[in-house]
Amino acid sequence: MASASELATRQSPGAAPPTARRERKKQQLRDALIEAALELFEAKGYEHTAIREITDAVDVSERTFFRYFASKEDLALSFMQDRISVFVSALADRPADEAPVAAIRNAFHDSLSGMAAGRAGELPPYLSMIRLMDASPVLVAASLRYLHDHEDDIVGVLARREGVDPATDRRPRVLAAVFGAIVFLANQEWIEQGATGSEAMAAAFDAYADQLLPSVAGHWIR
Amino acid sequence: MASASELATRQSPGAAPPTARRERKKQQLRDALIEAALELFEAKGYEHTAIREITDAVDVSERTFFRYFASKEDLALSFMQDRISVFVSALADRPADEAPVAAIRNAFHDSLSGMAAGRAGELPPYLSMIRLMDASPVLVAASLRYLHDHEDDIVGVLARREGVDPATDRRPRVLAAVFGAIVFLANQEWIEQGATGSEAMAAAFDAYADQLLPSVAGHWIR
DNA sequence: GAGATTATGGCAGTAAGTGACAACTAGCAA
DNA sequence: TTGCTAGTTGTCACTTACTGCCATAATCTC
Repeated sequence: MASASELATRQSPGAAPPTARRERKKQQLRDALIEAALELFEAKGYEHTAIREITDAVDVSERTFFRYFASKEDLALSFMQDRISVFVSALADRPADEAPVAAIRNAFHDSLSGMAAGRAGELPPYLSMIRLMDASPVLVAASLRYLHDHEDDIVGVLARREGVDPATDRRPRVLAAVFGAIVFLANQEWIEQGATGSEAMAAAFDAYADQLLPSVAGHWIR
Repeated sequence: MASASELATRQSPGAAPPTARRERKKQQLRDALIEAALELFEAKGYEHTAIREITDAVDVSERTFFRYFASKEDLALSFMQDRISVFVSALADRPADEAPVAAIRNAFHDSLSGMAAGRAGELPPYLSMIRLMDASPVLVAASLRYLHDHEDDIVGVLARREGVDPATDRRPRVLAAVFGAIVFLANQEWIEQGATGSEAMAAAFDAYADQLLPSVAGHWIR
């Protein structure tokens, strides 16, 4: 049950519109739900926002909400989903001669600036969501799991890039997991520093990624 | 709110009994709840076990359950809590001249065999719980968060061992996060391989830990 | 427009979790 | 023993997330 939010429409890139108006309406409703939810979350926090309030804002029944999202979490994590798939394709697009860690770092930057493109001073929704997680342990847990659920995608791309078999070679899996951990540390630091913008996020990520090798190599002093 | 399960008694080592019988009864009830829960979880799975069933087995009210555990999750994670604190003290006990990564690896082994000691063929409760998580995504998420919530303890010990300041030096934090990721990978592999025993867990952990440096260093081929 | 599909709403129900208050029980002192 | 105090438990009422079922209404196909 990797992705529970495929319940309703999800404009997957390259999917030709099968039946026009219906699909469009679903997409609109989905977007409206997300938008209303994000607004309410920002105003009163994730846990103190009832699904009822979200559906009231959009004027649909609560029951309908659950036809679009498997849970409240699922809605919140829809940003995460976009985020990860953007990252995965950015990783696949990095030049083949880059070493794994370098490719990951660059892909992270690529995907970040890709999401920030267009909006001048505004935070991309993904980053807004990260900020929300600060106050919601439930969301922290969910996002960790989400990251974890999609590690396989990253593993696949890494293995293909380097031409190794992920079934026998543990390195791609280790690197993907380590990457996830670093992203999480960066998120934390970014929040602590005021959740300013995607440049700050990139800087936090680099700061941790720089310490990766030094951390696992021998003693730290001397 | 790092640990929500301090709601009721928790035999913290070295705590002199303030009022004897009362404390004892609380501890007994707590243990009984955990035992009944674990049994039910094994039989019907975590999510298909209602709190009502647990409290019925022990013959207390549902309300009382929530005076001992903040949530169903909290009960399940009480094992995790023990696990982590055992590991943290094992880490603190490693000789000072061991390099950080070596100390972590050895401490993991120490803590594992410490928990397995006594029981011959039986799985220690901590490992039973890990096995349960396989079928319960909710528990996976919760345990990830739990691990994450207690990373600070590990960071503190690592920083003290090496004499660095965790507020400015990111290395202890990186290593703790990486360790968490490796533990998680090991858990997964251990489950996939049949969840046999603590030796198998130790082997899985080592297998991933061995790949740590190779994974983050340069290209993988040639 | 008829008829098959598909989306929505309403309703009833389960289960987790919380607050308030009353009833009980252990601890302790006179 | 008695009686007071403080801590523990049960009961009840309530909120919220989430699910199944069936009727209804909108959309698509022809």
